[in-house]
Amino acid sequence: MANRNLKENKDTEKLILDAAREVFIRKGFDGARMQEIADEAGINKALLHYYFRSKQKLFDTIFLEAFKDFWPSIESSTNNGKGTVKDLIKSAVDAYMDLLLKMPFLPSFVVGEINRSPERIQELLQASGIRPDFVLEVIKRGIEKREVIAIDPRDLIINIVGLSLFPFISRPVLSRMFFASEEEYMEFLASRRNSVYEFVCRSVLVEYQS
Amino acid sequence: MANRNLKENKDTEKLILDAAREVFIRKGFDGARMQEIADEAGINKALLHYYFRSKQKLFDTIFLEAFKDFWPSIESSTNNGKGTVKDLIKSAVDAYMDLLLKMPFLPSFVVGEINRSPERIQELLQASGIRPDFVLEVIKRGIEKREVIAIDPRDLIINIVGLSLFPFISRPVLSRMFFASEEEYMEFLASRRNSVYEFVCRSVLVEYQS
DNA sequence: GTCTATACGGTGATAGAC
DNA sequence: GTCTATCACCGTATAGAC
Repeated sequence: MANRNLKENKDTEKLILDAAREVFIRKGFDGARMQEIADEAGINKALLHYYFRSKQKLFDTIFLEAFKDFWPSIESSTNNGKGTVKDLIKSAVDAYMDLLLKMPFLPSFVVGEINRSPERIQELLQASGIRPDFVLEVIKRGIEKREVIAIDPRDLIINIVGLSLFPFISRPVLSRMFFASEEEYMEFLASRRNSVYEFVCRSVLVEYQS
Repeated sequence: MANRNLKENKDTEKLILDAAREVFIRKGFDGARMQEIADEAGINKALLHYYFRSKQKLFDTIFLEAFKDFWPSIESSTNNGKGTVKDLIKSAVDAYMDLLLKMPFLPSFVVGEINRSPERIQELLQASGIRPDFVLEVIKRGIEKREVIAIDPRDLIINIVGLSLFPFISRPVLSRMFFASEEEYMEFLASRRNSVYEFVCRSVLVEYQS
């Protein structure tokens, strides 16, 4: 029956994508094995090639999806450019924390693969539809309104993102260096939702009282 | 002649290590090919296995060396625990900038490989002899002396390191997103030697005038 | 120490039955 | 759509001559 085939079709495709995401994110493109993805999905290698022509195509699908997640919906919180920078900082840090506490390995994956083939960035940025202009605009206005000190808006954005992502990217090292257990480190990461926010506000907001 | 053999020996080993460093850092363990390392060194594959038993052993040598670089000699600048936190911030940022402007791909390499085999962190930290205690101590004293606001010393360290490393780790993306050319981005990176320093000082030093 | 030649296992991809 | 069987290739590692 056509209906059943369609349903099976979608189920299998989702099975494959879930498995591929898991394996690619953990091992990277070079380290991932089609066999392992097939096992994880509970099917066989041949079927992978039936749905996606090659390892590369399958990987591209996963990677674009992961890349899009990387610029969380901060824009919406900018209130069409009318919001304050203080709000922007809060919602950016929150957005990253929400994302990363759920998918802690996402940043190392994206960063690692991008460094292995930087040529593709151009098309990736285009395909992902990421546009930093809104955020830059909000910051510029904040500076004009004397809400924020004079600072290169790009510095501010990069600092916010960096402070949010870095502890996840370097998790294995930092965890071992400064903490007794993984659980303790997870608590620490969660606490940074506030501490990063305050750290940035103290540095760039003209008037800020914690 | 024994002397000549010895000399050749050291030269070849260095040739191999230089080539391996180059290839491993760019491609990672999984992406690197022994053939490519041999070509880069101007020798053949068999000789690689003669000097280092396996790809893994060769990699381990390179990786430990890279890992050690990751905790630059900040300790020395702490003046045996008598220096100020302000000085600590400055020398930490400077140390990372000096290192990274010379070896921009080091952080992505270390971070990527660590995430692929986190089990080895323990021995790596031990073998590298990295000890964050000194730095933590300096910060604690800074807080007691009211030079620094009340802050988790681990947060402060991680923030300093993160702000220094992140723009290098995410270089391909950030470069494309915010800058017109690689050269422009390099200038931006260099300028962060000051802007990161000031960003941190404004946030955590009790009295700070730029 | 350095080379050429080769063994050996694994990996992406396809053919073809059901 | 899904499977089994198989191919063609590549990459690490070793053997053995010089």
